[in-house]
Amino acid sequence: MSKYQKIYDVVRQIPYGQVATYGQVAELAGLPRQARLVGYALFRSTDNILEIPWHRVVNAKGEVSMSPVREGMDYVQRSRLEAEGIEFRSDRLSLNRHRWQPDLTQFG
DNA sequence: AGAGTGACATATT
DNA sequence: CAATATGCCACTC
Repeated sequence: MSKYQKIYDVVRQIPYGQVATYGQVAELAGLPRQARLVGYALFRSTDNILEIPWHRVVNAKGEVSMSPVREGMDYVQRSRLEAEGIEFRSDRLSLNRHRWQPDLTQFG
């Protein structure tokens, strides 16, 4: 049982072609205002990483968060999103069109 | 133990 | 719109 299981559980539910923000995931995981923790959890994720659609998590501006520590995974993330039919315009996607609207009854 | 850091968010200027 | 400030908290020296 990983410490960040709740975060992974939320990310796992983001549907194909849709995205969630770090803050949104934190909120749904019961960790309000801890967006940074979500980024850290995905960065540190280990075995289950293959089952987790980590590429569907973007920042509040609708951008892929770039960082050298990702060792190119940020570019992979953008490719994966484009492969799901999401268009980027000046390094940004439309949250209005693609943001995941979860069924809140299954959360808190 | 305490300072620095980071796949972030929000408010302010 | 961009830059800055502040809040946040696990983790690493």
